[in-house]
Amino acid sequence: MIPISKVVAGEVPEGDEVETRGWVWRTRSSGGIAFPILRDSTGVLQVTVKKGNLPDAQFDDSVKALVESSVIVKGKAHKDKRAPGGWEIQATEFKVVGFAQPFPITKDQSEEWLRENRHLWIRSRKMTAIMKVRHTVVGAIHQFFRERGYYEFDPPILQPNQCEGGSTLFEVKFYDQKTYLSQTWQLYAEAGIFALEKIYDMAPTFRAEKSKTSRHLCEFWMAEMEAAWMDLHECTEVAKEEVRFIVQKVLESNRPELELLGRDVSRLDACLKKPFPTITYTEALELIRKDGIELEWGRDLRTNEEEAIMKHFDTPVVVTHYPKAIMAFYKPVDPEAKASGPVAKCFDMLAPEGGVEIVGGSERDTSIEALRECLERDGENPENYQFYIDLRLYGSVPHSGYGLGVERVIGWICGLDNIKDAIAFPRTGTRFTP
RNA sequence: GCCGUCGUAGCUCAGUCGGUGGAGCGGCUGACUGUUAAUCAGCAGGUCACAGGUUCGAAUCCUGUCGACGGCGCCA
Repeated sequence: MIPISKVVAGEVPEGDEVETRGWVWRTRSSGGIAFPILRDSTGVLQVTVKKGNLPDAQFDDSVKALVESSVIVKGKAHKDKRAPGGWEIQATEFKVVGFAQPFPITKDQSEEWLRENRHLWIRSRKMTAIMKVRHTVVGAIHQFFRERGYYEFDPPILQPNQCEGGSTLFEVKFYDQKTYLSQTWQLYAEAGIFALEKIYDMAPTFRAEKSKTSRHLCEFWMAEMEAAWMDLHECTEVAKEEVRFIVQKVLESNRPELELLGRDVSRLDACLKKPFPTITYTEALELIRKDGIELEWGRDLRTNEEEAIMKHFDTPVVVTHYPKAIMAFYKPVDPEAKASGPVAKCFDMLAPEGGVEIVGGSERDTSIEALRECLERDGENPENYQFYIDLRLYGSVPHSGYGLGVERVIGWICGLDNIKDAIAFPRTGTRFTP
């Protein structure tokens, strides 16, 4: 049994007998000859079935087998210009393992219908290619951190508190109490660094945002890191290095997939050749002011501004020092920064070609006073964060961390117009099926 | 939460001024021994999202409801 890609790549000598298996991808027939094209996880290959070369019943089956029927084929590998891909198998045996019902996905497909039939649509060449890239991205993230001495540290998924703002929690019954699905591992990571110092993880993250955009999921995978003794600058450099590493691994492993997806690979190649710049929030505002986009100092960058910023760059860019007032409670003020108001030791990384936020991180505040004050500002009861505050009482150290949106990175690398295609079964504000 | 678009055959859509619901694809039957989304002939397939209203008559006009999709806000 050999994979289809080997035949298509010409690795099987002309005329050799091969056996392969897969699913019918396209099918045509003309009297005594049929051309089912088979698909497996490695590629697609035309099978030529001629009446007379095999039992009549098998020939009839090859004509009748609808798209997605599963089959096992024996025959000779043959180089032929008329075959899509240049190679085909001339069948001497054609066994249908499972006849398919008419496949619901035909040539006219709406986005909605494909999502409704996601369990079938993931068989498509497009989705298969994306899932292969995803495999590389996830593997690269593990490799990156492990090679640099980080320990994998897994947080609980059921968590009692919020971290990123109140209204976006998924509530879960916990026997006769309430708990919530994780929005971030961060509070637990900050506990973990006192044991392991440098840690990372990749875990599902849940945000009950009613977002209907091309870059939001309510269940997504976040790859996070946290390190003791690390300041903001070091942290941004790790993030840049990580993103660079991921892109490099994908370019090493997945060029055929990127081409199938129609991705302009040269743009990814290009961004590896330069350093990723770091600018401040204040500098970013000045940059886009020249383009005629005014944003009052103190307001958060929105989609519009982020797109405008990224028109100036062809690599990912780190933006640091956002106004403290609009940042989460754990991001500390930078007393040395020069800006129109207090700014935090925090950063986002924006991806080129659209300006999607792919990374967000910061130094973490070690001042109990400041934490209490900000929690109260956000309408939170500091009593609920006692364990987090405890961490500042027993040998506190400066530390930093960030989270990387796995699907957003995949979306950027693959050039997807919607993040929902970066995950096999997307969950959004309106969909949790199939 | 706000704004917008759309619900007609299994899928993608057309349906004029309110007058007996159409096409392409897919499926089925048949023809065809080199097709490239094959081609050709025929057949089947409908609660026009739902509820109410106007009218002799509603897919079409009005009101409401539901659903989907997209954009914004928020974020990774």
